Amino acid sequence: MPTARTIRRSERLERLLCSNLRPSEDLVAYAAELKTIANQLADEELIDTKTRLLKSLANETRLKMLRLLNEREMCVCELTVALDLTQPTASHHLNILENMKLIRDRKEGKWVFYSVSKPKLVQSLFNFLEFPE
Amino acid sequence: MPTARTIRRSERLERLLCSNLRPSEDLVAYAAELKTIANQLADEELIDTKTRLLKSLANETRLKMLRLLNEREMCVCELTVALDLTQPTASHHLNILENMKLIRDRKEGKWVFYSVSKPKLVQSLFNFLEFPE
DNA sequence: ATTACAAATCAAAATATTTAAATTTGTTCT
DNA sequence: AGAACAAATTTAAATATTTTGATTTGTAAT
Repeated sequence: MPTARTIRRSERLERLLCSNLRPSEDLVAYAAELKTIANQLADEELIDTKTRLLKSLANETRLKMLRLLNEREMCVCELTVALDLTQPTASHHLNILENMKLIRDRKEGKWVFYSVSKPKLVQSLFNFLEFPE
Repeated sequence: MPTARTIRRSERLERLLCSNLRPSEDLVAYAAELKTIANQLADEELIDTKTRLLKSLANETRLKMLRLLNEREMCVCELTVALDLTQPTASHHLNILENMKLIRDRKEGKWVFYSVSKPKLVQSLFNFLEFPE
């Protein structure tokens, strides 16, 4: 059963087809076509993976951490000093990056050293970010 | 005046230096060095720009919109049908992408058509996202 | 000028993310 | 075993983002 908003959307799409801005076509067929394009371009699981990757990167602290760890491995206490963070905040962000497999950790006594685990992926990110405006 | 947490961080860093995990060095000098590395790698303004770009991309709906608009221009009502969105939700996300200059709009009568405004940047994003695990 | 209508904007609620104090875990000393 | 301590985890508060109903804006047709 179509909801009120589905109906509203269909009406709008129909009026678009009635204008000559789109090669006019059957409403139902055109709506189906639009959904098909969307599905072909973006399989739900892949979009979810990519969005989670981008979310893990879309934070100032985590971007700075990645840049630092791309230079050399550092332990949590070094990162807190370099970036002016409390220890739990540093751990929280490191955990997010590690969950996305962007960094890995190496334990040495009481210290935990983090480093970039996918240098090529990280380089690819930095290339994208350096892209000229 | 150093805060309690700054003191706590320094103490931890000092104990790291006392272990032999880092070439031992003066505490104050090492703390300054860490901050310098951080600053060199990430000028605040640039990091802010890049983080805002990543934030604008780190959303399922906006990623799908970019993929669709990368295929061809579409008006708001087409996007609402393709992605199953209400009209204000679609407008909201389009506004975020447009603010980051990732898309542009073209008005045609009552309709507003959106398209990718930086195809090379968008291609660079998709290349990064396609990066093999 | 009035009506119709696509899209933008506003306002408020729902949801998610970030932060840090307090506590716990696990390791290294003595 | 017990003390010291780096880092992880828990919890709660603060902040930011997302969503949608209601309203407004701007264009086109009558």
